[in-house]
Amino acid sequence: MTVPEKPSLDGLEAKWSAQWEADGTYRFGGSTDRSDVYSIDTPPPTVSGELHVGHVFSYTHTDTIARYQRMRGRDVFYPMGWDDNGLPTERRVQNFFGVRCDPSLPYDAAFEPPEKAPKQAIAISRRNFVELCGRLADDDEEKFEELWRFAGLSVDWSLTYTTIGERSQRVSQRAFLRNLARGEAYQAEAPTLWDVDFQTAVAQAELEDHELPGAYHALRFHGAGGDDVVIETTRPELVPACVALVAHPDDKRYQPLFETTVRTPLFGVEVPVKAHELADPEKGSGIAMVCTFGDLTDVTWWRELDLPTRGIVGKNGRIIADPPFELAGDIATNAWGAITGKTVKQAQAAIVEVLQASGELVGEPKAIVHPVKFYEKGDRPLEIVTTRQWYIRNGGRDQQVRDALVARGRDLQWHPEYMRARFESWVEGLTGDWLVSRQRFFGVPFPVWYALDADGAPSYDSPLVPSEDDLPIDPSSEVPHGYTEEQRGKPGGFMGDPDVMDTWATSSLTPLIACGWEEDADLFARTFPMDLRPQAHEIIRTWLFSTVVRAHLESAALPWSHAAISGWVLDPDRKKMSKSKGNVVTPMGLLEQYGSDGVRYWAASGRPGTDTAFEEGQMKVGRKLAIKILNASKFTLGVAGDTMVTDLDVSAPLDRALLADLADLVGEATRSFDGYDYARALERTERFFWSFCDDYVELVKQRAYGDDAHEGADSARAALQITLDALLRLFAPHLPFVTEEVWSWWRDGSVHRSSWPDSAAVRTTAADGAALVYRVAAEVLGEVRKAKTTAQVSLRTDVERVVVHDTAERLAALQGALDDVREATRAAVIDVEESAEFLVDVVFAAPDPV
RNA sequence: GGUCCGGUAGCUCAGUUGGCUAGAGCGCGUCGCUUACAACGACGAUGUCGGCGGUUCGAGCCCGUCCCGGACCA
Repeated sequence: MTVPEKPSLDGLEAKWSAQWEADGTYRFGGSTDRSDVYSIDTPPPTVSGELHVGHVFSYTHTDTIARYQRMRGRDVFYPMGWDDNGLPTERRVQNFFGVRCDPSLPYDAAFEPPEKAPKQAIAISRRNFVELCGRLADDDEEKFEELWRFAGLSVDWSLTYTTIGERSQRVSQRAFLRNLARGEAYQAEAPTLWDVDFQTAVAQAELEDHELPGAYHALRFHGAGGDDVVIETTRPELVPACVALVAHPDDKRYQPLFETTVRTPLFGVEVPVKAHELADPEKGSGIAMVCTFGDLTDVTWWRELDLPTRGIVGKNGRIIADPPFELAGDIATNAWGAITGKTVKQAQAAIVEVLQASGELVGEPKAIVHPVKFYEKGDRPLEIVTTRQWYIRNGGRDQQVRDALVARGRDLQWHPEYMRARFESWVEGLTGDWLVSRQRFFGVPFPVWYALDADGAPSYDSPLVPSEDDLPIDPSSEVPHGYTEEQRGKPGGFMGDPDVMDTWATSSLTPLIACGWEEDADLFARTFPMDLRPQAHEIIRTWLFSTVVRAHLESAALPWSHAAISGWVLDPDRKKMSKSKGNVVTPMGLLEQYGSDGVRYWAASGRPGTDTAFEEGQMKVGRKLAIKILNASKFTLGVAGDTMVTDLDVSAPLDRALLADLADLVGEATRSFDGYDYARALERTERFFWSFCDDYVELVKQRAYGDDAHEGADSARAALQITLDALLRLFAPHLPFVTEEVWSWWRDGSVHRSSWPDSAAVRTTAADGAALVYRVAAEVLGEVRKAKTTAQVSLRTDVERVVVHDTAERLAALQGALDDVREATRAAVIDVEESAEFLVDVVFAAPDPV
């Protein structure tokens, strides 16, 4: 046994993380039986930029669970992934290297970016671009790993994967090809939500509503009989895209107009008046114009009423050059001239002027605030344009699939339970299938080509697919079977699919990527379906849902049995801490200042699913707790000298009482962890520990020092060591560094490979121990301390006599600890008197006559 | 608009089958260097448990309703 003279927290992170790596403490073993394994589907953090304290918060939660399960004897499969796939990395690479991706270019194996990013971006092939993305991501991944090791995550670093890595690409493409073969993936040319800045399609899951100011413009449409119909719209610039007017079938005002036609203002295009339930008689004038496409309701009307398409907004967000109809007359020609080539916003201002001049704008526009759909990463409202895209069936157009997915969600064990509601409301609100293609570069390509006919037109209906053995493939640089590179883009030849997959199309496969699907059958059998998906609540609709969809389609199973949902870290203004809000705190400084254990203490105090305030005070408390563990351990181990006494009998009633309490604590901590409530386990353990230090240690100190006069010394030493041993194990998931440090003073191996304490075993050691002995003794000690403090004397002051008034039952309990109480209070005599009320009289010795 | 979560001391939060006088830490005040701990310890003050109504011998906890904050979905 080696107890340092002056124990310290300094340097524990570096010391123990290196030791754990050297010893392979957290290596996944290789158990043969699935039930011996506990496998975790870690969220791969985005590696563009920096980790912030919110990451440390939620990853600590998972780590406490991993450590608990390991101590329960499970072989923990705990990989880390890096999410380097997608837009954030793409943007960084463009700026960092001064390049831009042009997928039409061929791969150049010899390409090296210049030392300094040039002003004029260099166009490079997609494969070259992706290689650069990988290079940049590698640097971040190194830094991230260092931080995670410092923070004490018990990850098995030999299992690390990246979402753009070859394995992820292979899994993504293989899973896609299987979806395609089963008819779960399909292509369609359809109205699509479109970000005009990123110039890519966007899925429902990536939408955000923003409240924006707008205005209702009352526009005059012209009936055949010379009667005008006034509609109200927030998008007057879409008048040339108008294909119909629509009112509610029960609306008496407009019933006479149904199935007649009216002419649009300015352009004089004849459009029908239709009836549809979705038209709201209360809104505006009760009749709306249907445009292709102003919003998602337009899409519904267009589809259900079988209306023509007159799109006018281009993919760049500007009004296209050629109108989708014949311009009849000067007014129409001038009106078109006023808007063509302009952004939607500029076009609106222009057309309003023209409408005012023509007298077809009625009155002044009425300002309103309304929700507008945005891409979550975008800066301008989404437009809806018609494009060809890939979709995966997710129940959005199939009630049966939706029901099946809701049922999967019911089988999943949610922590906390109420998070399930978010999953269900999302599934039930789906409006269409999952759009998985993106018109971007840094992502996993769709592994398909299209044959070109004699006119050079692609046959989208029968894509050419590679063999699974050839995956991953890049259709822009590789050639389909039976073709040569010379035939690329030529009539009678072929073309590669230019799109990449949505980043969630890869992330939804993390269980398959991590567990070695189709590549390591043995590993897969031992780890999948996984035990735990830990993640934050705002990505239930994306990551969690899409993973459930893929597993449902591919494996007809849930991907994991438990989902543990973390809350957010809130800044002092109670706003979510996030990169985009610019209120993030980077963690390394905190880990150094308060120790990783201190920061972990704060994190682990945040209950599952609950948003938690960023509070350095709690980290300070955590640091103090860790220091207290060092000091209390030093005492506990110090009083016994070099003797290990945990096997000795615990005989004194007070010592047995402590162990009885300890048995309760172990039971409660175990139940809490089994329910994924790491915070409750910590809180109970901490409460016990402080009472142990303040009361128990003070009560038995003199006896434990073991002068000849104290027969119970061995009993006290044994109780102290048994309790310390259990406390180190109970704290180990939360405070891995300080517990390992103390463990190393007197134990072999790692506390993190030791077994979780067993409540029943502690109870057996406690024998007839009654917790009441400990409780009454501590209360009497507290009363005497209070008397000394009130008298403003040192706690060391001798006391002539203490009289304890209490009930017979409690006095009987006190008897078991009377000598300890007398010594701890420094009382010459303790007398007891039976009484209904608990009361302690303290008689100080008369001051010495000077 | 629908759903979910929360409202307990100045601050951050515990309080799990309803049960003694509602707790902890921080902060504040007073005292104390005692051989585990002064980067510490001891003690103290501080509450209409969001409002109102109900069930009950008894409600912070259960029921109803309203108010406030946040989130998710539409």
